[in-house]
Amino acid sequence: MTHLFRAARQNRIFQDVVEQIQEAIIDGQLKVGDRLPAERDLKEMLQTSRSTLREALRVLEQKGLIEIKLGMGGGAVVKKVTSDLVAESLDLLIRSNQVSLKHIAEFRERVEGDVVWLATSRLTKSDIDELEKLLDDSRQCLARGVEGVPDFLTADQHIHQYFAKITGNPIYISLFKTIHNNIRRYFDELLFKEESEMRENLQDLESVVAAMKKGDADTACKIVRTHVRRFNDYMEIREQQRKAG
Amino acid sequence: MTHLFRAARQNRIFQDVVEQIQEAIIDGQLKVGDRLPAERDLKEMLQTSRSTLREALRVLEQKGLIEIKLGMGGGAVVKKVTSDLVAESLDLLIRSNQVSLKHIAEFRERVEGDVVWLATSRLTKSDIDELEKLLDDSRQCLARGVEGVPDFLTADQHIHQYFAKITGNPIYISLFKTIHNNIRRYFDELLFKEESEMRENLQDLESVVAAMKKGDADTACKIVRTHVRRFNDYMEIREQQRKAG
DNA sequence: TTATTATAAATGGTCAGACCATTCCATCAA
DNA sequence: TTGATGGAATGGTCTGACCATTTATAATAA
Repeated sequence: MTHLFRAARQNRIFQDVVEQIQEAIIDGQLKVGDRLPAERDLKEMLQTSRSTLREALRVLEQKGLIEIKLGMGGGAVVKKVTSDLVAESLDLLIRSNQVSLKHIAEFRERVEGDVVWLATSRLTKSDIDELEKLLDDSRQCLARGVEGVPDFLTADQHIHQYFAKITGNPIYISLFKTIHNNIRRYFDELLFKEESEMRENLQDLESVVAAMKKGDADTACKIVRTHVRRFNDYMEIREQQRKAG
Repeated sequence: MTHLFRAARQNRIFQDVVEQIQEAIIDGQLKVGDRLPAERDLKEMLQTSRSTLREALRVLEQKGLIEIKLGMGGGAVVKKVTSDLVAESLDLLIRSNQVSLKHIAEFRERVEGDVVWLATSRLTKSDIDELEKLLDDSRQCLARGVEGVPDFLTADQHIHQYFAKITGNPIYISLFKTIHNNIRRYFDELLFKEESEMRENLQDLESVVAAMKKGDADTACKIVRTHVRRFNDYMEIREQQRKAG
């Protein structure tokens, strides 16, 4: 019954407005794409002032529930809830040093294994085709040498996120999206200074896909964990080198 | 370089205000506990109006960066960034994004295992004491029979969340906080209609803690996964019964 | 007719100034 | 000493105005 995050302060009218609109969205009374009435109309319905209403709209906007456009025909439109806000808040945590690279690395090491384990039993023919295609993209980036590193990292990210997609579980999907978007900056800084590392990375992923195709979930899980751990170690070493000078 | 989440709209003054204050906080120019100037002073410094400033403060508040208190001696105080916002946004995702009980259950089954596996190697003496205390709470609820079910569920939730706390990894901590708060409503509806189920649940947790105390991470992981799976199965059966009539 | 350009209207963004509600604290009285 | 009271600081709300952007429409020129 603990209504998570609900400030107990009832003296703030804009909070009530936020809650009313949020509930309407979550309950489905307001659907994605629906347009809220204009501020001057909405304030009448809610019997409040425009400033108070606007403070509520700012909160809803920040929550990612609505998007506000300017000009005639503009206004507040109900947005599809995405993992963007999760990613943004994680980003805040990381930047204020509450979550370290080490925490993410540790989490990835376990969860990436879980994901390929699950994905293995749900692999379809078209998934295999897509994975092969993504692996091929990686190979082409690798062939371009150091110059191809940024694209290689992107391809790598796509493969990992595709693993999550195969599970069909939106929790894994949004989690991976968040994690990989936040970890990318470290990759850019710390990873793949040598071509051999890229090659090693690609070989790992090829082995994982091969094991998945054979239906060997445990092996796929094991390889991917080792894979993640190895690159976590690389990053840690590089980070220490950087700190040392 | 993709400056994640930054809206490209420069025509909104309150956005600039948000960014200025946020940067000051993240850069450490404003530290946790610092108090921002009063709105009437701050608006002068920023050369803006009070309404615009207040919209910015709403955003910062929603981001979890500041906390605002009423009355004399009140005002905006820089807050320690916590994982609450991650949990809240995840909560929004779950509540709006057609994340089903099945998705949560599947996720739990793997991740709860990961957590106790990690926790085992980090278990301290005081953690053991706390776990024993929590187990004891559960036993007392169990002794009260069906009447004690709500408290039993709460105690169960505390134990699981304490596992996450032991890992010391804020990702697991906020994840568990979110998951357990969201799953609780299903528990209330679907679980523990018979005392034997409560007893079974408690025995599982006692076995897990015992394995953790022995340092046997793999066994603890295995038991907890089985434990989660069993109760997922219970819930699924109950849900189908309910649908059937 | 067609393309371009002005005009008007709708809508969000900003502003100034007032008043209310809450909180803290100093003062005063019992 | 203790309790009550009132004043001051501060956030919360309201009103009404004006600005900036966008779209639709009408007027005008080719």
